[in-house]
Amino acid sequence: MKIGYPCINRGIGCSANRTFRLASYSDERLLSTVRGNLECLERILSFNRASGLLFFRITSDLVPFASHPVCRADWQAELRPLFARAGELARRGDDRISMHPDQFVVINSPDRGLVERSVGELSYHATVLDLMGLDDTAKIQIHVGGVYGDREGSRNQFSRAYGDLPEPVIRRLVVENDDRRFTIRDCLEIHRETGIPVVYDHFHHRCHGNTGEIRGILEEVAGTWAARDGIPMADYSSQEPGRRTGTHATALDPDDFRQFLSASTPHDMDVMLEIKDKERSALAAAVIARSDPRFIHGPPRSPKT
DNA sequence: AATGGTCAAGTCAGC
DNA sequence: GCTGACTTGACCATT
Repeated sequence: MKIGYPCINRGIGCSANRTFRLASYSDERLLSTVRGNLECLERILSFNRASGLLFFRITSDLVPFASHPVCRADWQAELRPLFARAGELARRGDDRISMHPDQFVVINSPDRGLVERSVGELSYHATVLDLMGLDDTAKIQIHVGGVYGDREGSRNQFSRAYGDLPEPVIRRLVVENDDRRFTIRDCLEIHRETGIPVVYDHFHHRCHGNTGEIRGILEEVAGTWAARDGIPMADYSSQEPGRRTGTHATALDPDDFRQFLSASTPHDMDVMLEIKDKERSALAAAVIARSDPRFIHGPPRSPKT
């Protein structure tokens, strides 16, 4: 089990998702922004390694406007060595890397133009991971998409659209249950139709009113990951008290996290903590996970130097 | 230097 | 019909 956090490190003093306004786009601006973002990404990865956090989600904003028509800069060629260097850092540290495109990626949409733009965005994500030289365990996770008044039809549309995706995307794409539209059962059904691995999001599962046993579901989810896909990834968060259902907690709830770990034993997973204070909660969670030998699910890993 | 309106992109619930 | 939530506030024109 590796424990990680998404996109932003709040204590390190740099941001890997610096961007700028579309109106102020220039090739020079883009390249200098991405150089800065990659530099910060290296600092984050170094911090993570020193802290024992070996799972990290890279921000989708690493290359702003990457799939927008305004972007004409050849950032792949210009910055290839920098991507390779960041990737080398991740590989040396035995880091698990993921990405999570934002809500604008909807591959089951009835709007063909939107699907095309979504494929462009997914291809950009795959390019980043490819340039970093990461293997197929570095995943890109998305949600099923819109319901459009027809759950089953829209779920089937995801499976059809998945089959049409470019190979570099298919190698890395995984599907995750969301908090309101498609459940883990929907995702497992999509897996049966397509073979796509399924990410279990514990908090989203809870948002649908599920409070009980999760071992059976985790068993099924684990079966959707082939050896080349790596250890199953899971997202963890908890409800922020006093806010509407679905609002992520600002800080780790240690008791709830302990219960989650206990309920998931013996399934090994790499756990992404979607808590708003980021690395702080991830560090606290890692302490909890290490505190009880039952929670270190996988075979022990020798730290690489 | 501080601030507040606005920012590429979609869906849908809640008001 | 507008706003907020989603993996995440940050940019920048204006004062």
